[in-house]
Amino acid sequence: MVARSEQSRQAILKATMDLLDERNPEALSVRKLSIEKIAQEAGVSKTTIYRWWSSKAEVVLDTILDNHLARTPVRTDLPALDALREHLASLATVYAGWEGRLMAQLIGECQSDPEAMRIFHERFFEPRSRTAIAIVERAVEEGTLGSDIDVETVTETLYAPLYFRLLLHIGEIDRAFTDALIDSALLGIAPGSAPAARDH
Amino acid sequence: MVARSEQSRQAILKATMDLLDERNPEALSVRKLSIEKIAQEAGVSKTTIYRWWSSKAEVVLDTILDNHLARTPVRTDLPALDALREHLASLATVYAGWEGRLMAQLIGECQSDPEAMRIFHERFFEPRSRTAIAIVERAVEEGTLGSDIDVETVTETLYAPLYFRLLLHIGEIDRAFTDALIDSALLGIAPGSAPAARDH
Amino acid sequence: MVARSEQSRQAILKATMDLLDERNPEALSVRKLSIEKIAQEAGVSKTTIYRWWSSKAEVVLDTILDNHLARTPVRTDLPALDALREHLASLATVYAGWEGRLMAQLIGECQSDPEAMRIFHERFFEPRSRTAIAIVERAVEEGTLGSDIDVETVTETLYAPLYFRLLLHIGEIDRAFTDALIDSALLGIAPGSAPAARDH
Amino acid sequence: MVARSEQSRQAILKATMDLLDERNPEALSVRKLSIEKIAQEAGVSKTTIYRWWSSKAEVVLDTILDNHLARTPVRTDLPALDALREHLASLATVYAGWEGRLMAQLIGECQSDPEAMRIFHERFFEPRSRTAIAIVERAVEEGTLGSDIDVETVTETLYAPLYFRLLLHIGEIDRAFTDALIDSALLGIAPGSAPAARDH
DNA sequence: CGATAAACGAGACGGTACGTCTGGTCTTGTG
DNA sequence: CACAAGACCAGACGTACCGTCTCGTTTATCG
Repeated sequence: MVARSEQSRQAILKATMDLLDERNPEALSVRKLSIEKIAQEAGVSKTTIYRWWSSKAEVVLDTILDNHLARTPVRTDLPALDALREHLASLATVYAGWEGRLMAQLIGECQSDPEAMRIFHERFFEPRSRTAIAIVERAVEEGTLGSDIDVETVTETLYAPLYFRLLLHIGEIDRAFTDALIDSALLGIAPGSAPAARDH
Repeated sequence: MVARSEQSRQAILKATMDLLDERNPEALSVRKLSIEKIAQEAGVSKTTIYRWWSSKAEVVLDTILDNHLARTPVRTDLPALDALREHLASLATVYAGWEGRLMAQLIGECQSDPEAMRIFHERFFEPRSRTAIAIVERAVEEGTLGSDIDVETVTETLYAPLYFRLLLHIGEIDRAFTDALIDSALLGIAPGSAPAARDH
Repeated sequence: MVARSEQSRQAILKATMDLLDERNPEALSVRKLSIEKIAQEAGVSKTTIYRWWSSKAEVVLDTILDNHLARTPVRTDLPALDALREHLASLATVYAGWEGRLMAQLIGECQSDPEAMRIFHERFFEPRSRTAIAIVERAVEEGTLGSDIDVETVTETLYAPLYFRLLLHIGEIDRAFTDALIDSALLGIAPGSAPAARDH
Repeated sequence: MVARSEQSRQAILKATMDLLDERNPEALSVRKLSIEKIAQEAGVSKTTIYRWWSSKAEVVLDTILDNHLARTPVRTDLPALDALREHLASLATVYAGWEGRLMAQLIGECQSDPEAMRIFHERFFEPRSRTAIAIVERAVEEGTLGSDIDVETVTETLYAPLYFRLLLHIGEIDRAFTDALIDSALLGIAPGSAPAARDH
């Protein structure tokens, strides 16, 4: 009879983001964030949070994902290979900062919370994956990638190193890195494959 | 003056492994594992655990890593490219089972525990990384990989998809997958980098 | 908004009393009593105890005092000197048993817990002291005690030996003792203050 | 074969006193004092303390009592009633300060440690009690106290209020108080007993 | 327009685990 | 062989959150 309070929902998401935002001097890790603190910060009762989300991880998912997807769009106004390059670069830019650390922590939390992992897939991985595969397919159609490649494996191979660095805390995450990934993949690593591919 | 009790140390590591081992019907996730339970299972006091480890994550690191490294050795009796292929395949085999889930949870925990991440690097990532880079270098020397490749990037590119699948819970982790990774990398993805370019 | 659970309160006080009651074969001293055990025995969480009491001593105070005051009332239906005699005798009776040992332990605990001592004064000593002084005043009014005595000092002098025996674990605590106290005080100890001086 | 180290014994007693002495800014209550801290302060191992004493209370007893008895001697160069008055006054002086608080805490500890209480009796209460009774007996012999008094009860009555104030944290502990005790006891409290006794 | 039912804040509750502290015992050299 | 050093088991401490559960108290339709 009484509709869900949009005001509470917003307050909860905002409180969560504020508590996680590293620009806030008292920011918390996802681990140290608690439903109790969110409720307090949002001026909302715990009951209200539990009514609409079933765990901390899900609140964090809701808080982070829409924002993240909006910030790393795929461009449709460019040739596919360039769009791919731009997309990887934009991901690198975002992941290099505090949102990257957040995403890493979120994926970390999902490792021991199957329901959160399910939502992560549904809300993040699957749409993103479809989008990425679509660009690679378009690049094949445009003739800038070989027609005999296994699109899904190649897509995975291009994005994986980004998440590898993000989750294993190695090296830089920047455009130089993502560009190198694409270039390296284009050439292949077999001896002699380079020169041939290179001149055209 | 009084030496550390090796007996206690072993009991703690064994208890931790038993509590995490999914073949045990009452197994726990890394998240639900607690210092308290380890102490109880090991017949040891909490003090003794805290004396030698500073967090649950570090106990788990100690428990898992040595065992894992021992189970996924790099073969030196094979040509480098074959050794690489075998190593990726052995990783896939291990990561496909409960030890993979454990490793994923462990990396997950490290996301919000910088000290644990530091130890993970020191104990796992860096030795492993050096070993992997060494095989790739050997393959270059043996002439089975191109001499102009960026060894470090290529190595990362070969291993990353394995961890991507492990941590994002996508697809199968098996030899078919790791073999495909190597084959795909060898060929490259540019149009025309196909068989013709490869042979001679 | 949610009222305190009277049920929990009662369960905690009862559990405390049960654990301290020497008729219980596994009874504990106040020292060995712990919040943890009370919580367990009462089927209540530690949080609930800490929510309403700030230390073990305060729980014990709450448990003992009301009961004790109820068991050693001052009679108003007797002449004041007789009421005083009866009150001392009833204290002796109670203090001779396990409740006496409890009271002694409680006072013992308060020696190193100023807040508990403050509560002991507020809840026990001050009301009791006022009551006792009032009887002595009434006895003066009734003419059974001298009109020139210092009421407060005399009251203290009459009750002190009871606590002396209780706390220093000396001698018997019984009616013979308390009657002797009153008789001795009545007579005085100066030579010649004997019967001759008293009558007329 | 190796004799008890008198040096260790002294170091332990001194450390205990230092840790309890309120003139030391970091002084501890008897409760917060621990064998561990004494060992540390004395530069001695816990084992050594446990070898010679069986609890914290006993160490404290050893530390305090000799000193205390030496500081509150009974004078033999005065008429007994004056010696009694002086003794009570000297006790009041000592008990008014930090040694009083210590003694109170010590007696408090003994409430839940029968062995400590036994030692307290043996080392403190019994000798002290015999001494006190002896003065009162001497006063009777000298004719300054009535010959018909019950010496033990009277002695107890005179000293009890001091300990009452000490242990219940009431009122002042000073010479005015102890003098009032003796005067009040001398006169008695029965109506009319005062005038008769007073003039002679 | 007043009834009513959901959503809400507040927060008490039984729990689990935390990381710290002490107590008292046991072990291993050293002098 | 007394001792120091200190590791060890045991278990209580007080705190933080968990997720559940009343409680009134809004508040927004719907009869």
